[in-house]
Amino acid sequence: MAPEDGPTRPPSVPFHEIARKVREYWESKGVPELALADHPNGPVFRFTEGPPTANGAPHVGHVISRALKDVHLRYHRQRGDRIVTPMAGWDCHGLPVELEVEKRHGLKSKKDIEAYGVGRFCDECRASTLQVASVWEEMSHRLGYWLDYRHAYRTMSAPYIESVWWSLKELHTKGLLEKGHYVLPYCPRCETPLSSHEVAQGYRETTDPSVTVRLPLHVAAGEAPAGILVWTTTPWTLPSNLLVAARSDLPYVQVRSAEGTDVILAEAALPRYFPNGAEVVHRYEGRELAGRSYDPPFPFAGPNPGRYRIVLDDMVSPAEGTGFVHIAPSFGPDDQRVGAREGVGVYDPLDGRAVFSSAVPLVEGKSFKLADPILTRDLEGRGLLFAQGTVRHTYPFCWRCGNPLIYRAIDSWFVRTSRFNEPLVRNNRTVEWIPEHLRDGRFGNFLTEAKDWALSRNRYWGTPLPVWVCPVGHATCVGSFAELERRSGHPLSDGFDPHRVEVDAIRFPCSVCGAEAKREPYTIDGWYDSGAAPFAQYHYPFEPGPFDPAAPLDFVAEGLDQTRGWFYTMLVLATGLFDRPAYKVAIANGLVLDDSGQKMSKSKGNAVEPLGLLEKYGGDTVRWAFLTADYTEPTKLRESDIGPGAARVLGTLLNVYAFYRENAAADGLRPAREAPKPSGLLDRWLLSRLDETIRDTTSALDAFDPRKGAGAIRDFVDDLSTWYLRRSRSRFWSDADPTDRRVANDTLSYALGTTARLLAPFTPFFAEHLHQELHGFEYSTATTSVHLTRWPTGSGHYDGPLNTGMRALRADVEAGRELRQRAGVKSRIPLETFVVFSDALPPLGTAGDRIAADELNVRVVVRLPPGNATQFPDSVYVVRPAHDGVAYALSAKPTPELHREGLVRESLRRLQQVRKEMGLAFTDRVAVTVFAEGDLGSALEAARGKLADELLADSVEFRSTAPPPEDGFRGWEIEGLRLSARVVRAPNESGS
RNA sequence: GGGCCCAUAGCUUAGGCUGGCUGGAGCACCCGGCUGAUAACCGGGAGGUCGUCGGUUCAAAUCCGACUGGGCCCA
Repeated sequence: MAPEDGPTRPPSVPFHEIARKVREYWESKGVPELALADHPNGPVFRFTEGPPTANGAPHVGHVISRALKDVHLRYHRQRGDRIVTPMAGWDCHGLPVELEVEKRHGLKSKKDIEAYGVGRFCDECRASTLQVASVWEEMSHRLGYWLDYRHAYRTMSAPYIESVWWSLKELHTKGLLEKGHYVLPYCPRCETPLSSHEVAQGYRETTDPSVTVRLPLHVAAGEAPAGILVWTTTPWTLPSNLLVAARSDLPYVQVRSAEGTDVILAEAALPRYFPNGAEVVHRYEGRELAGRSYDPPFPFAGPNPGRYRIVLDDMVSPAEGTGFVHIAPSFGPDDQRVGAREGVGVYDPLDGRAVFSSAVPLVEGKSFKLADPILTRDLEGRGLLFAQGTVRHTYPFCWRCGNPLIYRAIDSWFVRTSRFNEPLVRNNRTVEWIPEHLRDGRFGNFLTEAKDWALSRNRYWGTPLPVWVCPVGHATCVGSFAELERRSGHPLSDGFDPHRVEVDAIRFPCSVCGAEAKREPYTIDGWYDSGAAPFAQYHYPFEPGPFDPAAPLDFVAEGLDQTRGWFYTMLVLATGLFDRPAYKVAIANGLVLDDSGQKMSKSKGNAVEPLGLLEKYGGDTVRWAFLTADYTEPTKLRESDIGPGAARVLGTLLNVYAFYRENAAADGLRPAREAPKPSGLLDRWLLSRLDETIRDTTSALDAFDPRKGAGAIRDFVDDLSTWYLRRSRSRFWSDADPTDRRVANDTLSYALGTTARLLAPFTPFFAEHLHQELHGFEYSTATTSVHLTRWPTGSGHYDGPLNTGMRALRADVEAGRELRQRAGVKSRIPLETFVVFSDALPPLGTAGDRIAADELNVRVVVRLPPGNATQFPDSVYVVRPAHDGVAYALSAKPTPELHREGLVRESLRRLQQVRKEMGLAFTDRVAVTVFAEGDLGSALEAARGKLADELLADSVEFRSTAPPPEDGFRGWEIEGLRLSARVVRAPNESGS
């Protein structure tokens, strides 16, 4: 049982097959390589491929940004620019790759990895990054995204790493790379800190415990016992509590609780904790509470002067919690700040995996999350648990392994982004963002607030941080392999691999004190690697190219998520290193959603697999769909929408071409390379429209707006097919004027060829197909390609008034047809007069009016000044009153003579239908025998010559009696009169 | 809690910055025409409170504010 044809049935025009055929042609001729190397002396157009992580499969989101990149690269290549550089790239380092290898070998922790062997582990990581390229290459081929995969850069290669080292040393020299001990987002599973932009990718809604604890306040003798309430969603931080913060200007109340023990909390928190009201026994301003001591929730941190007292801080918000904030200086950025200010030290009883040490026997050996309930129960047992529940909130999770992060103070190296926020903002202002609002909106805001970039990772597979530190703490940053050799005094090994094992083994005398310096055992954030791509892919500055790799890229295009990712790190590095923006134009496309508007994800099972999509519809169709959608917004991927848009344009074009080819081939005419000299109105108009389309498409692509460009082409193709060709059809087969026939062929083929070049950036396969076909009705045996041609500049026939005039004429015709319909006279029956009442001159003179007359099948088109419409009475004319100052009138009835002509047309149409049903070619000759009654018969006999002519009949015979039905005759009735006719293939003899 | 973006016919959308006459188009649908004719072509029809409410104005899809819904980001 075959499934019904649904809305997603494959297109009847097989664009995917065209794509396959074209791809084979390209590959057999090496066209992509030729194109990528084109214009070695052209103006430089700077480009860098954003390196995908080398262990993930592409998803549909990658298709959209690659379609965008490709359309601009192809366009600029056709403009004669030298693309620097169309190199593919791979982001090879980092947690994603490590995780993959960990999974494969069942490694669960850093201890496992060390036991497995860091060198072996890194080798595995390297090997795993070499495996995914083929999927990406195949995707790119199916999409028509041309990159140089053979010379792809890899962030793990030695030259690349050396460039990264160079850049780190530059930053270090400028004082922008420093070590610090700060609270950072930290992944207990990966045992490493993360950067804020990594954290930004991992916020999720989650349920956490909500615990309110009563901490007994130290009271003077005779005072009623009272406790302060603190609220937390991380009970595991309570053993590390050292302070409680209150806000100086906030009103607090002491209320009597049921058990007779007073509790103190912010007045604003009362409704949350005492929804039924409570007896207030005392009021405080926050500042009155400052300095009071309390009993900590757990005793493990031990005494220390200044601990366990109330301090004041503005971070306390009346909007949530109790108005008292529990401070554990090692586990929150604000906590750290307050703790440092108050000089109470830190207390961190967790190991690298966030497992409690023996310092907290109650939960020794328990991971932080598992400690929550045990600690809570203990508090409850001691009567300190005031309230508990759960809370739903967003919380950060590791963007790669999915485990909850914690904030903790840790040693880390930082890029001091906060020291150059201003230059970042300034450089960003020069960037043309698409969509525009990102510049000062989301991205701009992010830059203004950019925090220091926590760069170091306590991991294995990454660019090693090239900083060596001696026991005294002097840091030496190494900026090249040569420098490393020089400092260590030993040559580097052959095929030196600048990764952990080999680099870690190198020691050298401290540049300051001469003591032995060891490398800081960190790798760096992989986002730094990719941010360095614009220069590191060239091994800059060790192998400077013939251009300045520090100059801004002409454009970048990636998904919106990369605003925090690659767009950001590129800008940080370009600004920090060169004080320049990293790119001139930044295009951010929205997410691709499924057809119900849901985010696609593998876990939901609604992710569309890009290879299959491209295979099924063909790269052109998918590109067209994405390029004509509003890709700056979240884009719904509805399969039923993919086909029609492209089919409309490409299908029409293919059919126009088929028509052209059929006629031209029959006539031995070849496609024109040059614009013909147009004489007739339609030819002049078509070339003018074509130039207009070239102009509009060019300015759209210059402005990086492919959507608008595609629209201009679409409109032209529509004009070409539904007006130019429709009006010109007979010229392609009529023998009346061979010169005109040639001009028509030349004009049409020139227009098709130019359209192929305009389409080349948008739909590279189809454009090539059309280009090849126009080469001589079959693919060239030589190596040619539309992608090796120059962008069209026009034939110089642009004529604005002509284009405007034709639009006006078509409006006239449209009005006339409306009147004809109202008159109830079929188009086949001629009418006498069509009148246009307008002040404007006949837009295109008599030639235009001839077109109108023919379209409307009227004898004469008359143009009169407005105001004369009353002279055209309803009885004789149908009248359309003025719209936009133009009124129309049309004869309401045919004259008897015109009526007879109409009957002939009616008959001819039926006879042509017979020809068609017989499967005759347009050139096959026939013999016709006709019987017709009354007026119809006399009309047809009078038109015998016309019948012979139009039907390509060698003979037209008339019978005076009705033929017997079995004699091969077909019969019709026209306006009540019988018509019978027999059409047979003419006895074939040559030369007639 | 803060910020950004989006909302026009069943679907895809033009117009919006710069307010102005009946808000255009394509697909799908209905009626009719046409066909040397394609996923055809031509005319007509139906389908819109331009997300909602309020404001500015002689006049608002357009400018302003609030709200609703959707998406994204930050904390």
